[in-house]
Amino acid sequence: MLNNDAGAPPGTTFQALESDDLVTRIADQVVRAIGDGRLRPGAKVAEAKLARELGTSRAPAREALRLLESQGLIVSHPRRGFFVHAYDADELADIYDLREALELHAADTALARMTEADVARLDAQVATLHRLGAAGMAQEQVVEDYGFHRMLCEIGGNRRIVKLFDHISTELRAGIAIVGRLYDDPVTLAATHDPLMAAIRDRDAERLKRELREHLEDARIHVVQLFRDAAADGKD
Amino acid sequence: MLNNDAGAPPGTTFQALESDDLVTRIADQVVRAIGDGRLRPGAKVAEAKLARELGTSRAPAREALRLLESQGLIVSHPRRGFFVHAYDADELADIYDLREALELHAADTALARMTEADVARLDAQVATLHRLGAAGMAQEQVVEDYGFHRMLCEIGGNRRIVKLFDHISTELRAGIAIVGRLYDDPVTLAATHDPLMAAIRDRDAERLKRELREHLEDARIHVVQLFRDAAADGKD
DNA sequence: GACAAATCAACTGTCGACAATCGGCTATTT
DNA sequence: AAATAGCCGATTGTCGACAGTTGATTTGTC
Repeated sequence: MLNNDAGAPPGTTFQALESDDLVTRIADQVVRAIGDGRLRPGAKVAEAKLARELGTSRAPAREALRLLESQGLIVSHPRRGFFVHAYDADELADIYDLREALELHAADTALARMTEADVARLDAQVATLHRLGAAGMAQEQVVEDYGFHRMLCEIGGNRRIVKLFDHISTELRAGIAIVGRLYDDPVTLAATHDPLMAAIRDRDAERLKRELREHLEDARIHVVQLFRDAAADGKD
Repeated sequence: MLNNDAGAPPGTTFQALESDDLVTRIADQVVRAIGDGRLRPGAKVAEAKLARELGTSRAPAREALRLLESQGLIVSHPRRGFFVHAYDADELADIYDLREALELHAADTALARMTEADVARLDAQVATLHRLGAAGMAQEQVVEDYGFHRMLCEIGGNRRIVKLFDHISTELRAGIAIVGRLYDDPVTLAATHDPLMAAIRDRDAERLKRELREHLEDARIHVVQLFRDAAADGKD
């Protein structure tokens, strides 16, 4: 999940199997703890304690926290320590807004570069969404949902945008993990991708951008609303 | 230059003057060394050596390098060490493409939210560009050029985008520092901002976006070309 | 009983040390 | 002479330790 820079580099057959790295493993532990709620937003994550519990020294623990800080999941106050980033609704809205800018741009470029094979891949991915939706596998569907949007960015061909998309989706997933389930109805979620595919098949850039904007705007409003509700609940 | 998260927090008058932090100071040193060419792209930056030269221990040196890695200026190969990121032309093109997506989106939002005071600030900034251009102060002009574009992002109101813009401009400045001066003629550079201001004053979003796209596209082509030339020179 | 000062445990920032690993050099082999 | 194998210095990853802070608790005062 971390540092998934790219697939196999072009021209090579194998991908280097990197990092049984302590830092990465510690970071993953923390990410998991945040994801499943053991670490609540705003909670302090003391490097000494973390290192003690994991049986390592403080150096790699500290580095792992710094890594997560650079990914936005952790914030640090100098001489105070590290804390789980407590996203607020405004911030999530900002991130969605950013994502919209990215993805609309990527989609625009993508449509011009898209091969039939790409269309088929996207089609298959949407089919997967429907299948998971029908099976009620909401968790898995969320992953594949991001997969679809990531594909769009990939086809756009700008690696920096893909990297940023990965960054953002990590944050969004973390933010969403806090409020719990995203959509009540996975079948509906799957269906929202159909108009996108239609526009792609017709190679209609304007329509794709319009649909995509709507698609993301809905998601944004939905998440922000859920988040405000959750905040209101928590406040009492 | 590093970690300039935001201006003064809302509701406060002063901004905490943070971090006589060792890590930050080391990072700044490295940034400067990269900026003025003492550290060439691809050069190895050994943490032990860095620490020795700066008279600190390895821990903060290592953290500083990790920080710069998260900002893209440094890349690390596990068990191999840290190296100055050697940008290639494609990568710079990708970054410019990303910047275009960001800035067009921010500008669009900005125009809707813009007050007269904002317009005046932007106007003043362009005037500064002209002044510096006329004085032939190219270095300072580049800084203020980024300042203008940052203002646009700020007015757009999405903090995440501003943060990302800062991130990107750090990288671009580093990339550009490698090829040397960006524009031969600072007067011309200043002038390229006039059509943007005209569109802003007329509150014409479509025109602003069109002009801005052209403005950035020119810069992108210019930089990428310069960069390819520099690479061709260096290769012999 | 409430507020302010002193105390204290825990934590962070920084340091030097040690073992494992890497890249380059030398010696050996064909 | 070219290529390979083994060795060596240098560097990284990790560790435990120490001093200075921080926030919380306790103590003392009005």
